[in-house]
Amino acid sequence: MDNADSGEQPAKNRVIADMFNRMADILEFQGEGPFKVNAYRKAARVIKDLQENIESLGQANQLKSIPGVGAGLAKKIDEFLRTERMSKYEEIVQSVPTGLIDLLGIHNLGPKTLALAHERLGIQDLNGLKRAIDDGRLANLPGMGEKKAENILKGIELREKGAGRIPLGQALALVEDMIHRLRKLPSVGRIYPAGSIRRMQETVGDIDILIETEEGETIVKAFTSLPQVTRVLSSGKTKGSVLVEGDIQIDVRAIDRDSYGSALQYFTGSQAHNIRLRGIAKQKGMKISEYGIFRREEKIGGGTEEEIYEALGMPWIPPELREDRGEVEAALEGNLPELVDLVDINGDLHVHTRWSDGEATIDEMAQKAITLGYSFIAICDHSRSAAYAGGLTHERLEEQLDEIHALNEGMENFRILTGSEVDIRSDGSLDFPDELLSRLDIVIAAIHSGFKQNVTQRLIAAAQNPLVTIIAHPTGRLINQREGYDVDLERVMQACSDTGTAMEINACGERLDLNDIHTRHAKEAGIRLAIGTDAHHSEDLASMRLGIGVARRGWLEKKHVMNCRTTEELLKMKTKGTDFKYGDS
DNA sequence: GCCGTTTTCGGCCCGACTGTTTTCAGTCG
Repeated sequence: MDNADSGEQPAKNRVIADMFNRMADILEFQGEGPFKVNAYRKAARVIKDLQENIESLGQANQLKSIPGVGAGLAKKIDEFLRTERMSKYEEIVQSVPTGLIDLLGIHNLGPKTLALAHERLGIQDLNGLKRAIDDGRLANLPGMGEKKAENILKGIELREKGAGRIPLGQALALVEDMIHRLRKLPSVGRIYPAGSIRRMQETVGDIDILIETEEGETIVKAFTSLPQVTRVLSSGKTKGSVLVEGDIQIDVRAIDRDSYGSALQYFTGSQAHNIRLRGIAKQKGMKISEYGIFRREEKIGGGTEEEIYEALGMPWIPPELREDRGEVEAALEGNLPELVDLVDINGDLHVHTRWSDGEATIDEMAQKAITLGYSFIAICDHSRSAAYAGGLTHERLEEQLDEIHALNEGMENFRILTGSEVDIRSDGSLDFPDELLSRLDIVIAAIHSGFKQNVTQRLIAAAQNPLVTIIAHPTGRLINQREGYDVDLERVMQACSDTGTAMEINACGERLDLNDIHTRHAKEAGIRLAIGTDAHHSEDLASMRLGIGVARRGWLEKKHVMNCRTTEELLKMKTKGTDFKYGDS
């Protein structure tokens, strides 16, 4: 199950979404029509993305207000919320062998083929499938053949290798290197990554690069011959597909000038967003494809993305919003947010140095920040409980403060803010006394141990401390590595909202915590957000752009983000609750 | 199964590619 995209939602939302997805898979396998199957999938997606706890909606009799949930699904959800069971789900799941439906995730093996293999050959699970490929029985089925069986085998191998989604930061580095090389080729015009990478999704499956060119075949050939390529999957006139180190797939598409915008729009997705746009186009008697937007047979746009959106009567929608999470409605109503941008960022609110487990000096971090155009940086080394990270003792922190004050003496138009990433101990108390914390510019409270011990209460206690500015990485998850803390995030958000405590978007590539959906939820709860790279090296300051990606996917504007304030405004915010509202500045 | 300033019934995004076929089904993005 791929939950990496959204992190931990309210538990029941996720459970119900998973159940509906499972039901969709089984119904599809059983030959149910595509529209019913899609209805289940759509409802699952919307419920997974939902801001509210579905239990609250159920209690308020509001289930049918969820887009994609009608009378039928509402009844099933309601049954589950009341009884912890869903009779239709149980009925459907019991009608197929356990293990069979999991095979649907295999590339090149769809529901029709799986049904055929199950009925004719009695395939029940992965081992049975492998045997049927080995001894040729699968290839002998009607409509099958050697090639198809071989492709399914390749799909199995890929899955067993665990070639999964890679973190956004890694994908960005890879794609930028690629684009840098491809740009040097002759007859290359516009060149952009599309797909989830352009939407700044936290993990990326395969990478799409779109090149505007009249020389498709030459470009594709040059691409598939690059030194990084470990295997060429396909190479044609308009599309080349390769694997690079780590079995990461990169596709290049050569596009005509007149279709570049529609191709970029199409391949950027998301699929759900595109389906919405096509539905609207259809209502207006138009048609959208990767080649353009058409009224009857006449092409009315496609050179740029703006032409597509304009033809549909809406402004261009930033890629980070294209998830069908309300952006189409907002665009039609003229209510799109003015998203925060990297150029709005005045500084970094969470960095480490050699004083604890970082690798650079305070001055090196500051100098790097200055080259990024920042006007401040907050030094937040670990506190003493984080012994594994060389956490500072009371005395060491005092010494560090002296060094920062001295460095600030020599700075013009730049301020090194004093701070600490202070541990929240297992009893909910902080690692430094209030007297010391009160002398810092920024106090970030964080949990680094006891992930299952009263986490919710401890985070709430930290938020209630008037000296705590920011709650660091509030869920504690590590992408593809570790589930988050055992935490009731809704209650923590309530506490942050009540006390004027900010929540962090930790921009470190393996965290991105809060994630996009939590971020949007926090914004709507009136909570201020702080982006911190958690940098341990001066190079790490660059991951601010990942944090900006999360912020934009969370619909944040400049006013929601502490990093967009001036140094003076930030220092005033030390006293919580006084200038808390977004409007003030 | 959902949904409605073209519909309470009849729609529901669109095209490419592959491999199997001899006109098309299945899968993918």
